[in-house]
Amino acid sequence: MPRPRTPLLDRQRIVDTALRLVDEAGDLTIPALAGALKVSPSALYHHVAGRAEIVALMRAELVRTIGEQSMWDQSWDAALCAWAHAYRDAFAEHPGIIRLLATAPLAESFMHELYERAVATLEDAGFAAQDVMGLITALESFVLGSALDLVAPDVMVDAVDRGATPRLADALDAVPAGRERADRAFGLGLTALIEGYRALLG
Amino acid sequence: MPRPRTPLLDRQRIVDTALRLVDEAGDLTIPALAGALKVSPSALYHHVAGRAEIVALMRAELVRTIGEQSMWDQSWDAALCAWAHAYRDAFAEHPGIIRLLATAPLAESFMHELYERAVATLEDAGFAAQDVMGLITALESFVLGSALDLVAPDVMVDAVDRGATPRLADALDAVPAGRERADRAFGLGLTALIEGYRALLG
DNA sequence: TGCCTAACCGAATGGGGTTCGGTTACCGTA
DNA sequence: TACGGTAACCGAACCCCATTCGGTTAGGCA
Repeated sequence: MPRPRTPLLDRQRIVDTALRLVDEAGDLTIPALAGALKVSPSALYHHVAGRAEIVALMRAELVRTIGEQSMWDQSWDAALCAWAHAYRDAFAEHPGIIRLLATAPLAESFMHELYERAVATLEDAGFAAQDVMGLITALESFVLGSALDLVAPDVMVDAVDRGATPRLADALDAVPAGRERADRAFGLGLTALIEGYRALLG
Repeated sequence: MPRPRTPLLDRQRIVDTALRLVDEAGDLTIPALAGALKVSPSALYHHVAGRAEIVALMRAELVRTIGEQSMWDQSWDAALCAWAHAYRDAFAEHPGIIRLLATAPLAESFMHELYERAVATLEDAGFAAQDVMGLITALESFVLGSALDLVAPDVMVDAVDRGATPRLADALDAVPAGRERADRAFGLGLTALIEGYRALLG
């Protein structure tokens, strides 16, 4: 096969298709991606360095969607809350991607601008300078952990031994199923975390 | 080769070697595991169903080490703090395993006893029944996210553009390197989270 | 004694990521 | 206009991994 008259691939099309594929199939393989693009697997290597770079591009694409600058134009606690929600919502829209990104570092150059905003907001709010990065990291850890929780299968209520662990069984009865369960836990933890941050100020 | 006079393998030896291998090599492959056990890869399948079961056994082994019951014989906040630390310490001792376990569910039958204790402790402390599982889940999410942060590479201070993001650069100057950085962020977040839980009581 | 099962090996299968050589189209330059 | 270099594709090949299967022998039980 010759070189096509008009290129079949470009980085953007690769990333878009990869995201769609992960959403549908739950994972990312080069043969499947090439198939979805109607292209031979080896053709991809003319546009990206390898699978790892595709994943990196997907992360960049995801981060780009939460780069709303205006969210920092409010009180520090509202800003942090909005950031965390936007962060996790981006994951929630592409559940399959979480496991791909969890094992790779999140901190990359396109995050720096975001961090700059966060650092400024927290320092201006009066947090100790040596704590600020820690506060941001802790919040990110919570968000990432919550994203993983989002794709974790529910604890089956009927899988617990009601005789051996009665209080757990009762507690699980009060828990909604699916997405609602994870959302509630996330909201609860985020509220608590920010409340705890607030206590550090005074 | 015939059947050996004394068996070369058993599940415990497989798990122990797998843990050691992950600590050393950072990942787990069947050929490497078989090699470390001086055995053919196919021999493993007489003792475990496959790679997934080996990972599950590793998780069980890890959880077994944090099953200290006595930690719940104290105030709810001290208990939660001790649990979170024990949980994360277990990961910290085997950093390579985190990415293996992050993508698989943590909630399994051997966790039920632990959850029972946690539920009872929080309910007895006065937390609303419908919140208790959410509080536990949020704490677990934070711990898992912090464990992932533990193996994430440091943000390189010299990788940030001091002109474009000056406050981020300054903030990073105040951050220690390596394990100390992750420990500080974890401690900060855990303290804040529990402080936030405390606020829910009153 | 005889047989079934257990525990190993070696070879083979299938799939995934990646590389390489070959083919043809585009493009800049003489 | 002619030509050479580069770009974009394909197909085949390679290596690694997880898993399966048939073969070989030792242990244990009737």
